[in-house]
Amino acid sequence: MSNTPEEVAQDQLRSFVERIERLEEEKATIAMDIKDVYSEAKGQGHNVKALRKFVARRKRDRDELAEEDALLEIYEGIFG
Amino acid sequence: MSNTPEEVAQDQLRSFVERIERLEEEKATIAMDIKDVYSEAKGQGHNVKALRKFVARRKRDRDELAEEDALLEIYEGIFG
Amino acid sequence: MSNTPEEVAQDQLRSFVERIERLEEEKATIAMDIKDVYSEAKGQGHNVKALRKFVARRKRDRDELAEEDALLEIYEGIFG
Amino acid sequence: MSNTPEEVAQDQLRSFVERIERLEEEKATIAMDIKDVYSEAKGQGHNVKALRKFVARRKRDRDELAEEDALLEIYEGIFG
DNA sequence: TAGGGCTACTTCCATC
DNA sequence: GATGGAAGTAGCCCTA
Repeated sequence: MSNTPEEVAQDQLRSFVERIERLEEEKATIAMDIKDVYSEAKGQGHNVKALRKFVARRKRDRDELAEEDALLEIYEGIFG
Repeated sequence: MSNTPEEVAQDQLRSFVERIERLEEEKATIAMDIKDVYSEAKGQGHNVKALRKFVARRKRDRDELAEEDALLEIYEGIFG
Repeated sequence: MSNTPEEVAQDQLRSFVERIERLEEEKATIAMDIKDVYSEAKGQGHNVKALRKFVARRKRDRDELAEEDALLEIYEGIFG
Repeated sequence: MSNTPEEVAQDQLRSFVERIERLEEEKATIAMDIKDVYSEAKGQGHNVKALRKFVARRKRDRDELAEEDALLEIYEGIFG
C-alpha cells in the first residue's frame, strides 16, 4: 500500500499549500480587525491619519532601538 | 474621582494604540509563519518561486469568482 | 574656468531631478487624460464602473499570458 | 447604410477602450523611463532613496504652494 | 464617509 | 554580500 515518490511529493505540496492558505486567511482577518479598530477610533472622533502616523512612528522607534541593542551586543562581543 | 474629558480621550487613544499594536504583532507573527512554511518547502526540494505563483494564482481565481458576482450586481443595476 | 567636483555632482543632481520631474509631470498629464476619457464615456451614457472592470480584466488577461511564459521558464529551469 | 443603436454603442465602447489602453501604455512607458533615470543616477553614485525623498518633498512643497494659491483666489473672490 | 482604485514603498528572492 | 527585479503591502485620493 505504498505510494510512488510522485504521489508523496504531490501530497506534500498540497499540504504546504493548505498551510499557507490557512495562514494567509488568518493574516487577512487580522488586517480587517486593524481596519475596524481605526474605524472605531474614527467613530469616536479621533484623527485616523494622525493615529496611523503615531503608530508608525512608534514602530520605527522600536525598530531603531532594536537595532541599537543589536549593535550593543556586537560591541559587547568585541570589547566585553 | 472622575476624570477630565482630556484624560478620557487620552485613555481611549492609549487603548486604541495598544489594540492596534497587539494586532500588528500578531500579523507579523503570521507573516513569519508563512515565510517558515516556504522555507520548509524549499528544504524539502520544492521550487519556492513556482509555489508562490501557484498560491497567488489560486487566490486570483478566487478573487475572480468574487468579481464575477460583483459584475453581476453591476449588470443587474443596469438591467434590473 | 573648471568646476569643483562638488559643483559637478550638484549639476548632475539638478539635471536628474529636472528630468524626473518632467517625466512625472507627463505621467500625471496622461493620468488625467485617462480620467477624462472615462468622464467622456460616462457623459455618453456608458457605465464607468463596468468599463473600468472591462479594461482591468483585459489587462489581467494580457498579464496572465506573460505569466504563463514566465512559468514555462521556471519549469524549463527545473526540467531543462 | 446606417447602423443600429447597439452597433453605434459598441463602436463607441471599443473606441473608448482603445483610447484608454493606448494612454495606459504611454503611462507605463513613462513610469519605466523614470525608473531608468533613477538607475542612471544610481550608476553615477547617487543615493536613490534620498533622491526619491527629495523629489517627493519638492512635490509636496509645490502642492502646498498650489493650495495656498487656491486659498488666495478664494480670498480674493471674497474680498477682492 | 465608506469603498475601491491608484500610487509608492518596502520586502523578498534569485543571481552574480 | 550586493544588486536588480518582482511581489506584496500600506497609504492616499476620489467617486458614489
